[in-house]
Amino acid sequence: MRGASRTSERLGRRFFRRDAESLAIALLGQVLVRVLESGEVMAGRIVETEAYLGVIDRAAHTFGGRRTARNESMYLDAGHAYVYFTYGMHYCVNITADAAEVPTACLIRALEPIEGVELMRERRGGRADGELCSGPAKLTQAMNIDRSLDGIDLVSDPRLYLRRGRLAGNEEIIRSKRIGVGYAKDWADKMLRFYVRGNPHVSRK
DNA sequence: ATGACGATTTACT
DNA sequence: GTAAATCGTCATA
Repeated sequence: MRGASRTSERLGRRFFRRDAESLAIALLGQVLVRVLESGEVMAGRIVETEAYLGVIDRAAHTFGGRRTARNESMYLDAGHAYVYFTYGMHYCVNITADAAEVPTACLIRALEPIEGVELMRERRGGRADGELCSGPAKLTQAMNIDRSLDGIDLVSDPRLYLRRGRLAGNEEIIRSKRIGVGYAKDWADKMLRFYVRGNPHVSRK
């Protein structure tokens, strides 16, 4: 099937092939879909993202061209998952931008749960709706995303992908400084975080 | 081999 | 508001 109108359109390579800042904005309103081994499905609308601009970006794991076993998937073509482990207990998921060998990506910081909400709640210890996916490590816990999904192709992998969605007409995108990158000196203040104004699932006011 | 440090969350004062 | 939890990763030696 090909064409613009389909009720459940999976996003293809062309959607991801742009710079990280543009992609971070374009991702707002798209739907992240997780399919478990059991066949159970969870999905959430992306309402908060951050752009990481690669070798020039002091806040990025690939600053200065650093390339290690951990961040290797940031060097993959646009539309792949970069999942990293941090603080000894949390996973965060990014989507690669640009092209192969250009290590830029967008961190998914918050989702508005729309499918499989009870499954998410189980994984999140029975917390209230607003606490299920309102943070980068909360959403990975809710959706059972860990390093086993690092490096997978979101264009073709059955376990994780993006479905076309959109922002409502009255929804507005706000730009701010990124969270938790105080160590990045001059790059700490860059306005590379984007979120839907007033959405209750955004990680912070 | 070692030590310092997180692209965070949660609980507590 | 402050602090603990908790360990893989990376730079340094």
